[in-house]
Amino acid sequence: MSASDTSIVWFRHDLRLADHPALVAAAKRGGPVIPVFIWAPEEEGKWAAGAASRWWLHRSLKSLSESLDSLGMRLTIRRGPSLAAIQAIAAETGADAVYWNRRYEPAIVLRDTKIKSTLKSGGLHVESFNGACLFEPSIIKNKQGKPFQVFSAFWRSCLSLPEPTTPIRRPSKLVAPKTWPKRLTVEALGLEPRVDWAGGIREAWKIGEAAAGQQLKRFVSGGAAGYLTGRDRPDRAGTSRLSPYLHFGELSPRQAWHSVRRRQSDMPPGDAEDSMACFLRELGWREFAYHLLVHFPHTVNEPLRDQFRAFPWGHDDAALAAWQRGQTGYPVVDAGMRELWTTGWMHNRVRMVVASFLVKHLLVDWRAGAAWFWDTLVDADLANNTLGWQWVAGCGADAAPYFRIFNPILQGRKFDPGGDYVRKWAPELAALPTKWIHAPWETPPSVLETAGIRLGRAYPKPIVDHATARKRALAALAESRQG
DNA sequence: TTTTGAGTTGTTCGA
DNA sequence: GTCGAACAACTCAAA
Repeated sequence: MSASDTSIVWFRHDLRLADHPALVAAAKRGGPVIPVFIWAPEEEGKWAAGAASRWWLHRSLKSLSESLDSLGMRLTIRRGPSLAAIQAIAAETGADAVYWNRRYEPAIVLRDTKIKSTLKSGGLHVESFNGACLFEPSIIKNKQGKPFQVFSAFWRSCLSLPEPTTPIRRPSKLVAPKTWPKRLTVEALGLEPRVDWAGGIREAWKIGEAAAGQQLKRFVSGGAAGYLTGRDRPDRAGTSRLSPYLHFGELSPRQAWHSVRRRQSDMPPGDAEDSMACFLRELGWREFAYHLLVHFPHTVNEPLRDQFRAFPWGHDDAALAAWQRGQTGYPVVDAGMRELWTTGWMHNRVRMVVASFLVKHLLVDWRAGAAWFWDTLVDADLANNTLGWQWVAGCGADAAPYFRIFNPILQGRKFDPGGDYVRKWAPELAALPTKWIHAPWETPPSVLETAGIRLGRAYPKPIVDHATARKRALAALAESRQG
């Protein structure tokens, strides 16, 4: 060990102090700790944080910074390139060790590998940790030693391993250096939009580690018991709403896992206990997404199934724009797209419906949808986004069979039976009786008149006919198989 | 190596 | 209105 024993902790997608292996490792050395964040979007390539993510990141950094301040510490914020920034901070502070928790996005893995070897050959001690997954993605293999491509088998294999370790507490003591290195303010990174479009997001979310913990607590003591069926209802608050916290690492999956497990063990067998298992399985899907991202990194841009490379995706810009703005004429689809635009989030059930509509009814390339989600979701996560879109499009791992095409009318009636979700996000339809709320174009003229709605004016007519679009999608698949 | 069973979230059609 | 089968064929995972 060198004379300095000062450590740099490089914060990335782990903007928390509890259950933070890298921070704990640095604290354990007993010497000064320099917490660092580096803004380097150019190193993320095409998948640099979108507008909604940057908005969230701004607040998350403020929150982390305040938490560190209250411990007598400082968050040292710099701009990239990351390697140069770390080298500079090490030189300024005399730090001899650098710790971080791993990320798994392909561009980041390449970058971090290079940074690690360069720092090591410069004489620094460098160590990385798993702070983002329940099971390290690279260790899960099938009996042939290959990565799984089917969820059930993957998850069975994970569950046969020792249970994820319990979360570690935040370090009780962190030592500050004698002098702090120069740093930028969060504001200087320019993450916030120049025009304030984020009012709806601001109202919908509280940001930071404390808020993440409160949301977890609220979910575990409340909605989790009804998760099995409640999670499918966009008109109710039945989902966990933990996704953005998990993405930015304000919450670790281990914290969520053990919090739910503790509650589950208190319960008699039955619906509530099944609901807990159902939620844990959803955490499993997140694990599967990271597993696929690590083993099939090309899938962020290309279909996993080769035969889909030839699929005749259309490039209908008008249709894409109508979808993005929530003007397709299908109420559930439009409600979802507007919820997304307003709050930076969309209910999971509705994500499937809108994605299926874009890819199958409109035949637009799934990558256009993935890009829109990437820019507008506060929980945009490369692993989850890639898996989700390829699943819907039918070109990914364990994908929905292509002939499985969501019917937006039936989905609406089934999962938003009272029409409350539609009325909330498409208020121009609010006066429609529930019977017609999911298919306004079928509404008798007299009913439309009473409700004061003129189709094609106040609310658009459907941009495609469901039955026609469905047949077209099936035909496109058949054709691409022959060709 | 070959075989066998299985595979998140649906829809439509005909009885 | 309800029910079961068909929808296509393929690939994965394990025996």
